Amino acid sequence: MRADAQKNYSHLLAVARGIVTDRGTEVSMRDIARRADVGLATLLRHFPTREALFEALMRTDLDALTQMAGELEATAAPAEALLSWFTEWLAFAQAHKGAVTLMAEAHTNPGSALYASCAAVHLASAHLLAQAQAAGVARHDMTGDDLFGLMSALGWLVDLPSFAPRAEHLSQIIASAILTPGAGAEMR
Amino acid sequence: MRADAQKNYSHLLAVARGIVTDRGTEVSMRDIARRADVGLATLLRHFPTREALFEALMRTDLDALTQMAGELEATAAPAEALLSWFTEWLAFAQAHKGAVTLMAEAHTNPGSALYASCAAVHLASAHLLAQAQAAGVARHDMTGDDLFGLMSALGWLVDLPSFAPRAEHLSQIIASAILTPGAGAEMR
DNA sequence: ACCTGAACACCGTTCAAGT
DNA sequence: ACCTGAACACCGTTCAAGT
Repeated sequence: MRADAQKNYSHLLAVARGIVTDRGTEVSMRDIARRADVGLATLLRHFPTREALFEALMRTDLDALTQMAGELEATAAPAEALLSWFTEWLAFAQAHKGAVTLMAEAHTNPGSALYASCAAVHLASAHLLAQAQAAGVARHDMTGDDLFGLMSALGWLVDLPSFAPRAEHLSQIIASAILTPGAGAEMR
Repeated sequence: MRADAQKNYSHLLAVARGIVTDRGTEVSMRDIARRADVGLATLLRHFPTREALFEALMRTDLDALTQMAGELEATAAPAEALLSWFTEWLAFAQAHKGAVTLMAEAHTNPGSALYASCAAVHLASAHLLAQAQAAGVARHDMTGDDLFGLMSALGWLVDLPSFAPRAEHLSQIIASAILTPGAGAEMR
């Protein structure tokens, strides 16, 4: 990348981060370009779509999130790992309002800039679920898809200001539906 | 209302119903007006906002839904009433794609055309939950708000084509989190 | 009373022309 | 290589002018 392009790229990302933080996720691409003192076409040249921009904005946190899944899988007990994973996911969702909606729409669309991230989260979740199921602490009539769905639904919900305060509690309710009550005790 | 206005109103509603059914919930007001061979301003005179239009489109089904809650409360056992309520809600959500998102956004906004409907669903849900809690078949650490939240999250989720096939199953998972396992047995 | 075209201030997409 | 103004086809809002 040419030096001026590199500079534009970083500048746009920084401006976008700032403007999204204090004006929300719905800002128009035009506004971001305007704030960055750059033509709209320039912004779109670096980030051809809104998803591409958000993917770049969240990449660091997304990587940290999926890496955390691996650590939990390796170090924590299966049930605790799943619970902690819910907490991590929720923290991510609350740090990036609107991200869950974008991801839920992108997760079946391989052309989306967010597709790979969705797949990574999906895969990490499925692993943690499988581990919990193998240990007999999670219900067996559930797939990784179901888990990703419930996580998405929860993430969407806590984006609504009226439900944000109940986030932790709602998360526990859903988690309790997944984890079987008696640790190690099979349910049928 | 003048005769010509009444006729326009019915015509617009019919056209909107048709176009929403086969082109989805995201159609523009302009497209609806166009299809109805009417000026955009005329459409907006009858339905000043998109929410007002959808409220009119769903009014019949919404009334039927909340009425059903009353019947379930009166006739079914508390746990079964809550389960049936979930089923009814899900059927409504699937019959009106996009409705849940509109309702979730409207439910704290008294100015919204959908506010009253949200309040009715919320109230009906809270009654069924309270009844189940009094009978000792639903967890006590939950409010009507929580239930409405979980219902909204579920309704949003099954609007996504990839999750629609799992709707019934996902609904059961969430329901199982609310209903306590041993009927009549208190949990603490 | 009710309807409507037109002006308005937006939006994201595209591309020919500039450096 | 990279940038950008301008044209484009949209969107919902508003209102003066028509019937």
